[in-house]
Amino acid sequence: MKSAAKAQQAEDSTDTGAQQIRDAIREAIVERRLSPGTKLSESDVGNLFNVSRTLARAALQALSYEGLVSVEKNRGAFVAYPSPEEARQIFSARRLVEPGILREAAARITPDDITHLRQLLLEEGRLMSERGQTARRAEIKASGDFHLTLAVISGNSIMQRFMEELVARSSLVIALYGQSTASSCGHSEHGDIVSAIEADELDRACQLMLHHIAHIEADLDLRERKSLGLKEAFEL
Amino acid sequence: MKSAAKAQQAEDSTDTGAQQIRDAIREAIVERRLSPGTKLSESDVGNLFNVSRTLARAALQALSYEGLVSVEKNRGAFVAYPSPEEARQIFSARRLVEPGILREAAARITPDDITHLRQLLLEEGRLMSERGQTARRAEIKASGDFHLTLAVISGNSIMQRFMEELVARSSLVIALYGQSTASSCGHSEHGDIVSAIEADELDRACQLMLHHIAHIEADLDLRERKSLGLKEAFEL
DNA sequence: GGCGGCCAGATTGTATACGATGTTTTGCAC
DNA sequence: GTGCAAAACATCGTATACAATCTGGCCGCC
Repeated sequence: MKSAAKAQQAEDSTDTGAQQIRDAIREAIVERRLSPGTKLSESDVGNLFNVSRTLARAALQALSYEGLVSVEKNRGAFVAYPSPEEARQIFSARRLVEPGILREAAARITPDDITHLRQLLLEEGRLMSERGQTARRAEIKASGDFHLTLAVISGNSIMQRFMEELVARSSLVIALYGQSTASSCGHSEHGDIVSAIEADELDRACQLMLHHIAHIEADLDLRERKSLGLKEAFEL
Repeated sequence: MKSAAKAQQAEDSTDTGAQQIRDAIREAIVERRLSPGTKLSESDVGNLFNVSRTLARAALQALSYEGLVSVEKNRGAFVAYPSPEEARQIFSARRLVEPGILREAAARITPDDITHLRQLLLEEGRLMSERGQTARRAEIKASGDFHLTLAVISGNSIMQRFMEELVARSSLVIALYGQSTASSCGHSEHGDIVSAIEADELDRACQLMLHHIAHIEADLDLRERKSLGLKEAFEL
């Protein structure tokens, strides 16, 4: 039972209440219920979660550090609106670290982990064939989770956190500049990578990963989409 | 005294006041004026910088996110005390990203950059031959600045921030587990790397970088230096 | 004498209050 | 109607206040 992909939930280090809010907003951003540029005023966020501005502020600050929201002095916080240059840097960083993470993960991977990955792929594929906003959002999340899970398996919590940030910001970039409506990742490519890992063909797996990232990047163009502002994003 | 208040610059990214405090504390940690495990109570920090707990808290939170301080719920903030496992992860991450950064940097490097790097090395060497706490601290900082500067040259601000975190945390690790008293980095190795870059021998530069990191790591004694957690202390 | 509970001090967690700084709107002159 | 200025508004920046929680010591009870 030493699946490396299990220790995820140990987070506690910072505050109490702010954490929840931060995670909720981050999830909303990653799933694209919150679009880039959406204003996140401290009061509004506080009211939404029934906490004071203090906690809302702390959450927004944390997200700002992750690059998911940008706070402008005396003006407010907004869901980050990555510039094309930032987008380039994000994917450059991913090309730089993901092969390395992949190698580390491959070195420590267990059968349990592979099972877990395959399960993720299955889920991803299922969501991909469905219709509707909800399925689409879940698919986006699942797609990112694949990359994230590799980082978890690598056993390096620092790289894991870093990948979390990169995946989240990628989602933002894709929301802004992605052309093909559907997924943030070619689904089949994920499967190919797992297969390559299973076959112990590390170099090929890395190549596949690089191609995969390149494919995502190739789907980008400079365009803009409409937001669905904060209130609609959270109420049921 | 506000000896720490030196930079009157108009920082912008996050808040106003908290930024200064965060930077001041971070610098103190990196230069090892603050030892791992030192308690940083919000009130004390606030008093030191003549601000309220609100700002002190924000600064500590930010540092917590960088992994330089660990805050324990309802107990307070402490200068991080990296475990051997964390130390391994930090250097593993460095091995993973620094060659990549090096390659990117080499691709974009300008003669000015090389001059800058050489100047850094000179300064580093000068400090190395001096005696005294102040020189030692400056040397530590300069040594880290070399790696950081490479990240700056790479032009990727995300990797730059990441390296900032890794270098800072490395300093903590070295403070805890380093054996050879002196520097955090073999100075000559830095020079060799620059030379290799200048000679366009990229692969060799990467190899040198890896060896360099390995050397730093080899100087560590990843055994406990102080308390080892009470449970581990009595079982085994 | 040892042990458990209770009270006091300290420290963090969260909320609210007030001042500072932009942004928008209004009103007036031209 | 247009343009500028000043006030009203909204929002953030920081400080302070109060509640919750932890720590450590004191005291009575066994």
